[in-house]
Amino acid sequence: MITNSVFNMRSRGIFATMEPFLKYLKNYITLTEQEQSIVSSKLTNRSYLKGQYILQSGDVCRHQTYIVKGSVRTFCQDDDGSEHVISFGIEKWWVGDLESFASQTPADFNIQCLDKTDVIQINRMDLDELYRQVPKMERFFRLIIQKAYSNLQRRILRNYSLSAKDRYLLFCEEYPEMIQRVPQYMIASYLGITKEFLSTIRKQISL
Amino acid sequence: MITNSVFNMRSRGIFATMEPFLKYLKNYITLTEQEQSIVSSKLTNRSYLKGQYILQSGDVCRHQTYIVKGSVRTFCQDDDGSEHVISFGIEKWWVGDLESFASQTPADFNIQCLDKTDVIQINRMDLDELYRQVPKMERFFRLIIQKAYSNLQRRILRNYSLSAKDRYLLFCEEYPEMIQRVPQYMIASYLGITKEFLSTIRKQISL
DNA sequence: CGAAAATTTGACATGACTCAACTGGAGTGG
DNA sequence: CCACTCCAGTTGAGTCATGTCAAATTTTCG
Repeated sequence: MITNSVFNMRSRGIFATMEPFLKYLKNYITLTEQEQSIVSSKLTNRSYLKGQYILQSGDVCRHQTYIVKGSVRTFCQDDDGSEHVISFGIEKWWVGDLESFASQTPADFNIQCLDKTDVIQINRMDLDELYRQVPKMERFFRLIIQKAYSNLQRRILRNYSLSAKDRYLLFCEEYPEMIQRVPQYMIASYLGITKEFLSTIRKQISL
Repeated sequence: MITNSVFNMRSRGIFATMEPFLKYLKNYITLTEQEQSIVSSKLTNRSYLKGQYILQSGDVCRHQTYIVKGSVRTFCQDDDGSEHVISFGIEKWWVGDLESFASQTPADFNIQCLDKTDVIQINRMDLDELYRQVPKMERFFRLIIQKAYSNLQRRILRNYSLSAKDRYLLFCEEYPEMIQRVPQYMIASYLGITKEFLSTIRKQISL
């Protein structure tokens, strides 16, 4: 399996990054050797540079993407051009516009890499095929989404019950890595406040 | 199949409400006759009165609940006792505290019936067994949760990008039935605003 | 009918936004 | 190495959306 270039490399099958992925799968389901190799055969490796887009709104979301290394943000744009960060993604997270992927209609969301990011991807056809060949994968994705759903619910709740300051403090606790890696204005957007207001909050905290 | 009482009736197996449920299942997966009867055998019918709780926070969420008729709200309480409505549920929706159900730990959420509500339920053990006997059900629940997840995401987005007034107008459009059935203060809570402010919004609109 | 619950109203407070100006790096090029 | 620009972050003044609290009113329902 040979790739042309460090940048934008793309390859299929068993690969250096596949090992840890299969190990991660074991947290959810148990696969036979054969099933593992079917899974591997459907997955694709890819690297993105900082700033590159995994998905742009208007395009159809062709892959579900598992982040091996790096980080991304999912965001969308209002009619007036303002951006809203919906979520961040880091190692061991899945990203993608589920609705667009399921219905193969244009996506509302953008997914952009914040660092050089290595991912594993699967496209719609291969995933459908994978579900057929390895039904346990239905369970795997059910479990993943279930977890993501619970997280989202908790987040909505917090938006309602906590002040911007408390939300920021919680964010710092939960994603300490992010504080380093992500520009502040994106964090503000994720928290649902303006960059200016986040700035004053930070000042308050440090005093 | 005989039930003791109209209130709090509980029964198992094929039942008047089971037919429409199986029809609803067909929107997502195709089952053989035999599989259908296995599914039916795991499900339980139940009715709740207005005000009754399907789940109380602190208890373990023992069932996933499909609403045949009626409506519910899912909410939780802050330390200071204030309530936050996380979601409403009506006909053809599933409700339950997924996290509590999955891990069989105490729930954070309360689920309360807003009307007399007829439901179909399945408990954890039966669902595990059902997944084993009818693996297609994994797919079914994956699809359901996927949809719910997309909805939640859209909701978060709206909370960030829309004013309280616009959120209310959208709510009226999307859930016209709710406006009739649900007390205003719960809608306010769902929208993340106070009941007083919702009241002034409504006044504005009607002018 | 009467009591409790839900809604409305108004005065006032405040959290968060807007806008515009300023600061301070991190390139970039001469 | 300096001057320049560009981008992120900070600051402050003024404003607006929304919250708080308390009282008045309406609706619901036993």
